[in-house]
Amino acid sequence: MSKWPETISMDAFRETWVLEGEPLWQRVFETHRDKMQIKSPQVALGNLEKIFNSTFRLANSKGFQAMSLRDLSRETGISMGGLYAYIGSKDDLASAIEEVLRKAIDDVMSDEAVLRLSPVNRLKAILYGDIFMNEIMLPWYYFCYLEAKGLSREQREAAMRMELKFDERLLDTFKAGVATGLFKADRLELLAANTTAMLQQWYLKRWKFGLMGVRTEEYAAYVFDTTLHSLHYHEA
Amino acid sequence: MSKWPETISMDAFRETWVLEGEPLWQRVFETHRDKMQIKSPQVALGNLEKIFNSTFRLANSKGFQAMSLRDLSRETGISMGGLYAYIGSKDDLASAIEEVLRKAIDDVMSDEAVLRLSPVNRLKAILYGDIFMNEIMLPWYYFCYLEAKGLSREQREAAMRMELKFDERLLDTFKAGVATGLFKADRLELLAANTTAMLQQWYLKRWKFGLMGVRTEEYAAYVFDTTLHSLHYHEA
DNA sequence: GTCTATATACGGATAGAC
DNA sequence: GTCTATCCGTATATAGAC
Repeated sequence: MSKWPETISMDAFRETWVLEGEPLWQRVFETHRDKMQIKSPQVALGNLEKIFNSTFRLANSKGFQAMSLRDLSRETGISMGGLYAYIGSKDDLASAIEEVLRKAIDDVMSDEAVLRLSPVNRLKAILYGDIFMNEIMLPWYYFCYLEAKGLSREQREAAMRMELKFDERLLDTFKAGVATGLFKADRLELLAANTTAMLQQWYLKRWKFGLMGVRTEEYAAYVFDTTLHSLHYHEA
Repeated sequence: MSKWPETISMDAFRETWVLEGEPLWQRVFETHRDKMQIKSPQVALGNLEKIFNSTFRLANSKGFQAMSLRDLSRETGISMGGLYAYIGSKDDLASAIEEVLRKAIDDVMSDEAVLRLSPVNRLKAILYGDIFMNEIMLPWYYFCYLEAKGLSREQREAAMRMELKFDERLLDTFKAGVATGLFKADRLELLAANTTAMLQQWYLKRWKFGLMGVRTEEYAAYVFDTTLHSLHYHEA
């Protein structure tokens, strides 16, 4: 019983995993509960949304360290004292962002249904899935990438482990294809690393893709085709 | 009269452009002169080296914003007052780093000799040259990429323009090859963007290449081969 | 040219009223 | 549950001695 949709499309992905809107803030509420003084979800959800989104805006323009909690207070319309009912400290806020994203990625990645797909379809599911997720949770990815140095050592290492795990996932898929004679390439490890890099571009170089007028599914298709080509794959 | 060496190797590149050691700190001294109270290069060069290298170390571990000038004072062994004889302000320091790197890149990129090479050799010169430069000035690149948000709007925009210019440079090379029938590919613009991304990995993902045991020239060769393959190039 | 000592402000965090 | 007022440490930056 896979959670993976039959058709690989942005809409199907959205419906399957539900990583935005109220369910997202529910997730945040759950993971962040112990750091908050607020008990009622009714009250909390809206304010969490304001706090996290404002943090993304401010961190994006001046950086998280440079952003003061007074800035955040102004941007959210919540007083300094009010903010502290939702966060234990400024560092906790950054920490929570990393934690929420990591859990979300873990959820999607631990779905083992993709492993039962043929190498080509598995590759497609992984690449498209990752780009759709980048698209939906863009500010979370962007924050975690660029503010990584502000996180604790444990969290930085967790992020690196996640990336290596993702590379491994790609590598295994490549190898599965090589084993059945579908794919052929040397330096598979480097190919995996650079495929990951291409995917990360989708949130890191948004300004460039904006200028070029490239859309999400178009980019996913490009990455997929390019990777297949590097694997010397030719459709039967 | 090109400055480009006949043989494309790390050593040849090093000798040609001289972007490290005393000549580098000379460059820093020149560009940064107006912000400093110190007149004598004799005295300044050594201290500039200490200040910039310590800044890279500290910014690399905790981020530039999070690093205090007291940290920098401790790390360099220069007193607070002493530091201010070398920098106008903390922001000036970040600004100077961006400026020095941008000028260095400009120097190397404005060498028009590569334009006279055949498409394949030109591509090789650009890719290898960029990676060698990333290798030599690694901390400068890394700093400018990850601390970009702390720079002025002008500097951020200059950095984006530089990247677009580099993409253009690749794109022109691809097109030259297509025109002569050597290369064949669609989505050349995306290919250029992702080639740039692959190159940037060399300073962004040093930890990963370290784990994998990949060396500079090996990576350059990989990027070159991969790009040629994407361009459907086959040696005669 | 380099240091110590200090001015000044701003940031994170909390107490306590409502 | 949210606000205002305030504490206190630390940061940038400078003045002035040596």
